[in-house]
Amino acid sequence: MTELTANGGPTARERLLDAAVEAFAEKGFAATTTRDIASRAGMSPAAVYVHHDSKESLLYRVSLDGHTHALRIITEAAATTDSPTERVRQMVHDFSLWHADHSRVGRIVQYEYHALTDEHRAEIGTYRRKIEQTMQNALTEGVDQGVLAVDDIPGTAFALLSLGIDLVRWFEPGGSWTGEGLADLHARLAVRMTSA
Amino acid sequence: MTELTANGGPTARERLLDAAVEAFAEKGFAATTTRDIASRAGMSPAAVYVHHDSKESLLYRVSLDGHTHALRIITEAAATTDSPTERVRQMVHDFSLWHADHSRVGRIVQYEYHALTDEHRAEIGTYRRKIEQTMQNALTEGVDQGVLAVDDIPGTAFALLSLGIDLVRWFEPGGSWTGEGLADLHARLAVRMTSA
DNA sequence: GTCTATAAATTGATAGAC
DNA sequence: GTCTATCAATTTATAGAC
Repeated sequence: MTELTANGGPTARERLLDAAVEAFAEKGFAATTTRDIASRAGMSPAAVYVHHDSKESLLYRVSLDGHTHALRIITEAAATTDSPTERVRQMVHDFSLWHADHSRVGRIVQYEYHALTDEHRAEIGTYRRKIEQTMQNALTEGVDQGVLAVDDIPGTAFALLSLGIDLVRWFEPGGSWTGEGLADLHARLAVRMTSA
Repeated sequence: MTELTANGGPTARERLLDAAVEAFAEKGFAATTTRDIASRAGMSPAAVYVHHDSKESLLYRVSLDGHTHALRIITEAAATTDSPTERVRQMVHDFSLWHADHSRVGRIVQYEYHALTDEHRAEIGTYRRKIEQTMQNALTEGVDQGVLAVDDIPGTAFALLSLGIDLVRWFEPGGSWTGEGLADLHARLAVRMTSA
């Protein structure tokens, strides 16, 4: 999304990544052919391999960018306030909103984890654990200050993240739900789930 | 699971279905080969087609059985009590427990929906809507009686179901979580999310 | 950096012997 | 109802011309 050609349009490498996101989200990684990706990018099948090493390396790049972005969203949300209640509200809100606003990338991030190579899966796994740890830390601080009541911190952290993650399974932009509406709902539910 | 041979063991058809569950849950539908399924069932590649029409018909059978089972679980949970609060607690508990106890089937049910044929997907979709409607009905009755406080009933119903559904993404039997522990946690969170 | 052409392997499914 | 053998199509990836 950052590279630009002289005429201001996306590079061929970027167009292929965007096409891969479309295809992987729509049909899944294994059911997507490199021909499909090339065709969506308006190129021949061979052009894929000029810009990317393999089909899996396209998945790795999409997955890495997605995890990096999601981690940044939740980390920044955690830093917006000193109030643990408001912090949890903001984290759940922004995490759910990101998944709604990036539901195609989110679907790839969440559902194609197993399709990565062992090495790539191990690397991506560190991002997942950081996201989980960030949520657990917010709950722990709230409990320590006495403003949150959470008896199972890891389990509740998983549950709060599940609200955002699971929406990529069914959310479609332009449907009867807006990302903001869902994010607000999840944020309110999160406060009820955790406040003392 | 119900057919038996003269010696009491599962039929070849059943063994192939069990093998398909294993393989689809582990690698995904598209990445699973019919050779893999046959091999897990201890049979030749051709034997698959003596007992099943196609790879997709195996997925349809697994998906139909899974959805039927999940709908029965949540319907029976809804009928165990007249108290709306206890009803929601029981529904969330049993729905999450079923997903933990059947996490492989649950993964197929939830993640391979798009791999079904159009006709099969339409049929399975009716089960999904019944599950969602059952949860919405429980919330509506509790709000009408004044014992639950839920301002977005469809959204909250989705969120309650998400707790169970999303655990199939990461839950593994024998890990640090038990199904009962998760189900209890989700049930308690559900009460906090909905009680007046 | 793009293309056409194709290699090399794998796939879902079938034929036909036993 | 099981097998071996195989078909026909499709797949990822590469070779080589422009």
